[in-house]
Amino acid sequence: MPLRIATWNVNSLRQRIDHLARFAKDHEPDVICLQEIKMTTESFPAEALAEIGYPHAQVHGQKGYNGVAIISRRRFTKPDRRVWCGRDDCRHVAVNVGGVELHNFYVPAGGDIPDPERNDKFAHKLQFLTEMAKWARKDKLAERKAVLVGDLNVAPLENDVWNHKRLRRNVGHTPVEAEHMAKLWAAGGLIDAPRHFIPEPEQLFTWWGYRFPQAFAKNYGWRLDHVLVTEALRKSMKKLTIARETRTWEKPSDHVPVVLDLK
DNA sequence: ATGGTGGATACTCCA
Repeated sequence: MPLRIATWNVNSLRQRIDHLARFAKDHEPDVICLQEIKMTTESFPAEALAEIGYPHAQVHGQKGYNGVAIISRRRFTKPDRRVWCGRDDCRHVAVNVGGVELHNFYVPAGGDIPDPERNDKFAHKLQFLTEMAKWARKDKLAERKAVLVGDLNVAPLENDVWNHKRLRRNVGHTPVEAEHMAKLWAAGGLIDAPRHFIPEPEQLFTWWGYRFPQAFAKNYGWRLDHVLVTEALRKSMKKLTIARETRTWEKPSDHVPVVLDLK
């Protein structure tokens, strides 16, 4: 049975519920992994999401910041969540669905200064990525049919940003972050699904910032949102879509969905 | 070197 998985940082589910409905209608994912819902688990709009075809939800939310959820057309099992870096700040949720173990992450953005000595947020981000890699290795993720998605807040490859030379000292694209990402891939036996379909040097972006109003028009993008699969799923990957059109809708999220088809 | 915009919150933090 095919399984279509989407990941999307909606930057407030309350603000993006109509966009989510439109995206779901256009792309028909079986499962959607959401990040930055920015609401409590109690205020999650489960009924509205059931109405647009997603009656099953696993939510890990809090007031104001962060928050993740997995919504699904299909029933799932083994709902799970983990606390990372000793903080329960709602950055991970997992389920088993359609024969795969699905993990949804929101990695800390890391602040502005790419120095863990001067910037606690950057230290937190590196620690979070390190913990993910340790978990993937210890839990033997590589031996299972697993999919890891989410806003990992790292653009690891040269063509994952609009200008590598200019941005390699910027948080999100520094060599140390790329190394942490590579360690995660190795620890989990993970394949970079979008790059399986669209290898470098083609540019691949999922995020265009708000701060420069022309960012999308000029394609000043970054690839911060990831879909990773274990080796057992390599041959199951059928199609990869980056739903760029959502960034042109009125009052968009700064991130666009990434969609993977598994057979 | 700096500032730009958006979302949640409550006179400011985070991205």
